[in-house]
Amino acid sequence: MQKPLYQQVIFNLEQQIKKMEANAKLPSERQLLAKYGVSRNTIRIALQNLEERGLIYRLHGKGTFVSSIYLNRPNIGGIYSFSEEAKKAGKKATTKNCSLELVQPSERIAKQLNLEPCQQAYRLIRLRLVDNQPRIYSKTYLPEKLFPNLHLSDLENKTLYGVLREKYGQLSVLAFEDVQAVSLNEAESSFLDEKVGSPSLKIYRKTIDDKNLPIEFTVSLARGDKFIYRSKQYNDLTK
Amino acid sequence: MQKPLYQQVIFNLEQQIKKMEANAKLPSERQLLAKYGVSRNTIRIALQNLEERGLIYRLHGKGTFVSSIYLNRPNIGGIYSFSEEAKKAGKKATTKNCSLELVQPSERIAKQLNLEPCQQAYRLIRLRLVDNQPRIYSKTYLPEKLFPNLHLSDLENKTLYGVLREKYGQLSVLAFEDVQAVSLNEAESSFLDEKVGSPSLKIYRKTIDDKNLPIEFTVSLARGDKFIYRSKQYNDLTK
DNA sequence: GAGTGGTCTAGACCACGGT
DNA sequence: CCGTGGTCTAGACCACTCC
Repeated sequence: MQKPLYQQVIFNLEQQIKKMEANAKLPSERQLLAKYGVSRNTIRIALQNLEERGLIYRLHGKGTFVSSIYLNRPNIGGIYSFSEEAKKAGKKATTKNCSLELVQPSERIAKQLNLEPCQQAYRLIRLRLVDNQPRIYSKTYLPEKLFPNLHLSDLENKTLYGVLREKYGQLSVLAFEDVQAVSLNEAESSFLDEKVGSPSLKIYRKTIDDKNLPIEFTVSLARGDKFIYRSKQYNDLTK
Repeated sequence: MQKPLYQQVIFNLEQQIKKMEANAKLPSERQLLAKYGVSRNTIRIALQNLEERGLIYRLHGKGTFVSSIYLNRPNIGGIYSFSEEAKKAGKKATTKNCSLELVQPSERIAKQLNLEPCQQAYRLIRLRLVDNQPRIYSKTYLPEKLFPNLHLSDLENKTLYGVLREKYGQLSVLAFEDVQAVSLNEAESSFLDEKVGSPSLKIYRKTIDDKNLPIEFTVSLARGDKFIYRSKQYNDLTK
């Protein structure tokens, strides 16, 4: 199956952009559609995607320009876009599903998932790699009552969210993420192939569904030197 | 001058959606284009806007539905929830404006702010404290051409964004924040009253206005043991 | 006036979900 | 099978910026 044209354009433009100077001018939309042999609409969909993600900015009557914030970064993107971002950077992102077990979660985890004291949860341990180097080590807790009969084999070549949606009809809408700076202890440093004491990001994520009920809680640890957490903040103009 | 058609559609649909039940189905795109007498492209631009803002979600082959969490994305995440969060915890948050100087920014900063080599910027150094303990040390760069005659006295008992809006009519719309884990060097550790080598969060923030032009760039350093960066992530239901 | 991005049309075919 | 959203085309005119 062929990827959509606009994604190919995004992929190609993104690589061009990375080689360019900040605030450099991109070819005009008409030049791009001639170059790629697609319609202007397709070009604009691609540019809009790049704009949303902060790689470019557009000025009416002037042109399209390279945004400065993405340059010179070891890795980019929040934790969700992890694999996509890596792919677009021409690197190979893989996810290793290390284990999936039914466990009795700690009180803290149980609270996050609205679990009664006796209820169990699946604990999924994953390692994300870029070009076979470990980047993120994560533990995900999923309430058993929501996802009965979950197996490691379900996750092969699929995203976790894809499985939750397709096998269980569960849609996640919103996630809260807390990010903290920590020093790696000995166990953690071995998972990430880093030195003990290295700074790293600890990311706590709680995902809720469309009824505001928690469906997942994840604690991730990401190498400080190779991972940057990125977010967009929409300002409230009334304040 | 008439507003664009897609904005009228957004406005109208938004009012309908607010009257609807959560997870209710909206008319299909073909029905909507007949109703509004516009092309499907225009309908899709409107729906995409509503989707981005979390009012609706779309499912391939099924339809478009009302999201149960109607959120207009206030800036509750990120570094700027700092003082509010502290207040809720019953603590006293203060901001100390240490200095405001007109400087020749480094090449890196100038790029972020789209400045020509000769153009200057104000550098505002601030320290955020909770119960008189330092938490965040930040350097904010503001283009002089946008904010002439800025003085430290302008900032007394006012937020920076309040001053930019009231004195200069400058509205910020969107900010990108990159968060990285680092170890404190000697100078940094003295500002934050912490040990050298302690893990801390380095936060790069770039704020842009409604024309996608940068109006502010800030580099902040926050104590890893006392500060948590919080953000909301809206999931893409199609993935 | 020439070139840019912004908006818009009226079609088309594809991929997916359910009957 | 049909209806849904997803992708795509080949045009058009408008609004803005700069010369």
